[in-house]
Amino acid sequence: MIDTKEKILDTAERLIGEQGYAATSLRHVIAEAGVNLAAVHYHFGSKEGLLDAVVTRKVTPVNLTRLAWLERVETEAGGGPVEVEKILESFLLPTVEVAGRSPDFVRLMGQMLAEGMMPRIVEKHFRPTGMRFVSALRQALPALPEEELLWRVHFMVGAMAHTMCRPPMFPLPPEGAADLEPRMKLLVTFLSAGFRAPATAGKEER
Amino acid sequence: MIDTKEKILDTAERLIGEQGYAATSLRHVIAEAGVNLAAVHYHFGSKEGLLDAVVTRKVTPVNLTRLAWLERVETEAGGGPVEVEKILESFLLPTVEVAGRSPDFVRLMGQMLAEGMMPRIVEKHFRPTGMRFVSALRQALPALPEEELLWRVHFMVGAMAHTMCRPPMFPLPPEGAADLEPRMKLLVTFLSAGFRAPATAGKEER
DNA sequence: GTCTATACTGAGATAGAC
DNA sequence: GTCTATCTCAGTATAGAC
Repeated sequence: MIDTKEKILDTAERLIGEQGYAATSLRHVIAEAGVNLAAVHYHFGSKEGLLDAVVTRKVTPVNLTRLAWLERVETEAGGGPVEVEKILESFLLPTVEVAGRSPDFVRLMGQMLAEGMMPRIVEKHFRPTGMRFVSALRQALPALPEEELLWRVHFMVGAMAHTMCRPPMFPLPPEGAADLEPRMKLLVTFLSAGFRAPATAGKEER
Repeated sequence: MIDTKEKILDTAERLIGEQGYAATSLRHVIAEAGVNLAAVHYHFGSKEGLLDAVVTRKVTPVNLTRLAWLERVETEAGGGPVEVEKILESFLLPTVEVAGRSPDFVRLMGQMLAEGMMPRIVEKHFRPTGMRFVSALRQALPALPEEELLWRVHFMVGAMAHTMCRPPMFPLPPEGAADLEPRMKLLVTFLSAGFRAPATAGKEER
């Protein structure tokens, strides 16, 4: 079969999304895909290589959407400062479109960030786009010390990852947990206020 | 040896803190502790049971400190509303004391929350204390709809977990990444502003 | 270049002797 | 309570068929 590779990718994406990376064995993947175990290592080198391929296929369009969205709001601002909300929406809401098609993959993206899982893969797919958004936030919040800005980005990543992949710990009305979009909008509200908070006092004397 | 159990616990706590739970094999633990593999299963039932025991030993005092601190600030407020900052400090800063003694364990606590790792263990150790803090926040923010409050707590947990266990993704001055305390103070600033943000508009028509 | 069959190492778990 | 031996299943590596 010519598309052994595609079958492995499709099956792996589904199973990893459903069960998580660690809990998904290659043997389970190959059984459902109807291929041989060694084919995985031939095409992807290792289990981690397979994950990388799965992620690349899906996360690339998300990042492109993020950047396009950011450029649009920057253009609309006409060279002036861009609202923090707009920047965060550009970063957070593109995942929502993907969620409609493959909710499992959103969980996988969240997992990759939340778990220390494959730091190299996360760096590769997240850092370049992330740096671009850091620049935008730096311009939007010129009064905030650089170090505190970077920590706030770190906090944002944590909150986002957790929101994308973990069920809420406290009981919520059944409709509340269903869709990603309303959740992400609450997150934008929350994070925007956090980013706009005055710098923490007494930081310098550390 | 009578304290086989203690030796296993001490060694497991150290190794899991250093390397993470998944990366730490029982065989590595028993080799360093100088005990037999079956002893682990005799005393703790499973690898997960061992983790539970490790966590219980350390997280219980942290939660007690959290609750004591919260009660103190509530008393100081004399029945009136407690400031959001004070509530968040009561929740976040007790981990700092632990970090001074065993920084590895702070990373482990963060990992437990960040990774879907052992949801039962997380629930057991986190929910009861968490519920108490949700009540305090509900009183401090009476105008905020219940559902949005609970999501904000979810965001907080994500940001906190990520902050406790992940190295910053963007380059920071070397002193910046060292201590937990200044990081947690920045986090309190950020989260307090997020919690005090007005409710997201247009939520109801969902 | 692609893929199959098979073997290797190390993981967690368990039964039963002592 | 403790230890030996063993079981199952994971990811990985390689030899060779096509």
